[in-house]
Amino acid sequence: MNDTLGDMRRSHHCNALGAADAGAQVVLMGWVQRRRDHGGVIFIDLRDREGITQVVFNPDRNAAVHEKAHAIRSEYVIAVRGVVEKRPEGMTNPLLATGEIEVMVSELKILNRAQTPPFMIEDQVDVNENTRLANRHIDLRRPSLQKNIMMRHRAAAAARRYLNDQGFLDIETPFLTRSTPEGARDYLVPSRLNPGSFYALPQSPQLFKQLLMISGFERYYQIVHCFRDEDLRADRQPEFTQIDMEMSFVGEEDVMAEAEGLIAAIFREVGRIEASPPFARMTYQEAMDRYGLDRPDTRFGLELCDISDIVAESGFNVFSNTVKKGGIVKALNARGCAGFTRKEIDDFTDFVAVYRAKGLAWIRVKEGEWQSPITKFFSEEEKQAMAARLDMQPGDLVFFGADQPVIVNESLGQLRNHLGKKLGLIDENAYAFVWITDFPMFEYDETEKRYQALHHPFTAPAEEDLAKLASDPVSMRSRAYDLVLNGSEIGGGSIRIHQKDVQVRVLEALGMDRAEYEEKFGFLLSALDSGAPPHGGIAFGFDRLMTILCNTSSIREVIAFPKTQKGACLMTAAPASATPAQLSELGLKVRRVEQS
RNA sequence: GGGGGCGUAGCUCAGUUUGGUUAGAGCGCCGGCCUGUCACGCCGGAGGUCGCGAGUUCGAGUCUCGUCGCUCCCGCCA
Repeated sequence: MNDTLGDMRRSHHCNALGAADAGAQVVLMGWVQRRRDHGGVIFIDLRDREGITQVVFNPDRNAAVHEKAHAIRSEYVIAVRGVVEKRPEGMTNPLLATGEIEVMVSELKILNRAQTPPFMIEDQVDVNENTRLANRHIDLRRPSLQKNIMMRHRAAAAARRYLNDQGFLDIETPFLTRSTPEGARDYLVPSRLNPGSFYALPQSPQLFKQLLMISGFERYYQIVHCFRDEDLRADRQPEFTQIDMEMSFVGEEDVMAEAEGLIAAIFREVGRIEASPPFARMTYQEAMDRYGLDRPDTRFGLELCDISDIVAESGFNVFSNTVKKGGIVKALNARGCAGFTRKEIDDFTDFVAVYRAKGLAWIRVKEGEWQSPITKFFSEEEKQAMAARLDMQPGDLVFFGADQPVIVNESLGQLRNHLGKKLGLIDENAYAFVWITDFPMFEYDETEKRYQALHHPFTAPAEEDLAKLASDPVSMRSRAYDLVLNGSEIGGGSIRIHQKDVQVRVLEALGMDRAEYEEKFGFLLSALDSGAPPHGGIAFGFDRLMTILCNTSSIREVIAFPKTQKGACLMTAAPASATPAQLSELGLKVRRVEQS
């Protein structure tokens, strides 16, 4: 039963044959998608990665082979030799690329049997993700996943081709490296040869690619795995892939131009849509002002509007007190939404509460009057100013957020995206790119009572802001840039610090003393002092980019073997406990093991 | 660390609100019949630790508590 290939070798894939091939002797190999046994003639839909071809076993044409075909079941792996025949009149299948023909089988080899699959190899059945991930090798046979994974390959190939042509060198960097402070939690790997010491898996090859610039390679790239031990999301995996690049003797414009060329090359390859650089630009400040988020979805309007100045002295204490305490009041005019029910508005209040907004004020604009619990608190003057600035027309529904800027911007920005979807304002076929520039260099961390780098500590400050390092770090801008596509951050980078003294001053601003930065970044500082060229780069989240290009909602649909939200691999049951012998070799002791 | 959703046949789900006979359906699977189907058709059949564990009760898929897993989100992710 378990035939070997013998002298059979595949002549065509299962989507290759058409009417023009009629009469040809062919050999096809693949998996049995479906068997239709009519008692006499047996039809089999044979599937390989390229498509499906119907093969036919006819007792009148070859009784022995027809007999053998009775044993075939779903997902058996078979090889067939036969003649391509045009299907009889009226028997063609227009839904199949190969629907004009079929292969009349003269020789059958059953290469392997298969258990009945736990779910059907079809796109339309939606299966529990548990079951899918536990049987990922079967899940991956489904056409949609095959398509995603193959598109991912083509995108990666296009990226490599483009970067190779632009003079970038593909250079590998280590996975077993050193834990760096700041940023995400590291995955640690114990060192057997140095008990008690640990490697860290890289969050990104950041410092290595800078060192490669200092070494004189001038242009580097790598499609590389990165690791971050943080909680997962629909768009976040513990290990993920970056298209990472770095260039010497460049400024922002040079990196952004190469990045645009790269993205355009990828889009051209996957044939999705033309991405035509140069992409739009927006400063961080403008993005926050107009959209509330540093990753604005610019496919639709519905922009936020600051009205703090109008309501600063108003009788509505929620607004005026917020402004007095340094907060802001922003509004969002949902055009024509006055018809929303009280229940719907309450749902929006719940929606923004998730982002720590304490409430959501609103005004329904009716002909000649405002319907709202807060209207009575405003003076005529204030109302007129609001109406003018927000262009309030009858039929509009205006939402207000009042709180500290981070909360107002985040909650109203998310509400804006939510409304954009709910109201159908988003053109699903549009690809809206925008560069976000002029990020702040630092932000103040209230819990840790110190400054933190918004991007990372190796990002160069804007040269004209360097003087503020000691006096007013929060007002400094950095030379960082993010590329945003349809409201999703797909890449980010910066011009790096290439002078030791500047790097030292930045590390000091982050609260490190000399002993600490020498211990943690001594190698970098020494390298910067050895003839470091001005350099900068960018990294793209390849999985996220593919999620958008494949038009799917989960990053797991573009990764062959993804992990669950708790970082488990349901196929291999990783992570798993280590044996006492392994632990002992590593000099480790597990403090407590629960469960059984 | 926190909040929401889900877990019943191989798969998708109904049944849970209001506890009560032997837990159902579709698909799939197995067997039989069938020579032109392509979601083939017809007939018959098998298949269940209702995620797991306690508790309440004469009686639990259904109520209570705990727990595990998957998922979405907040925090986190320079």
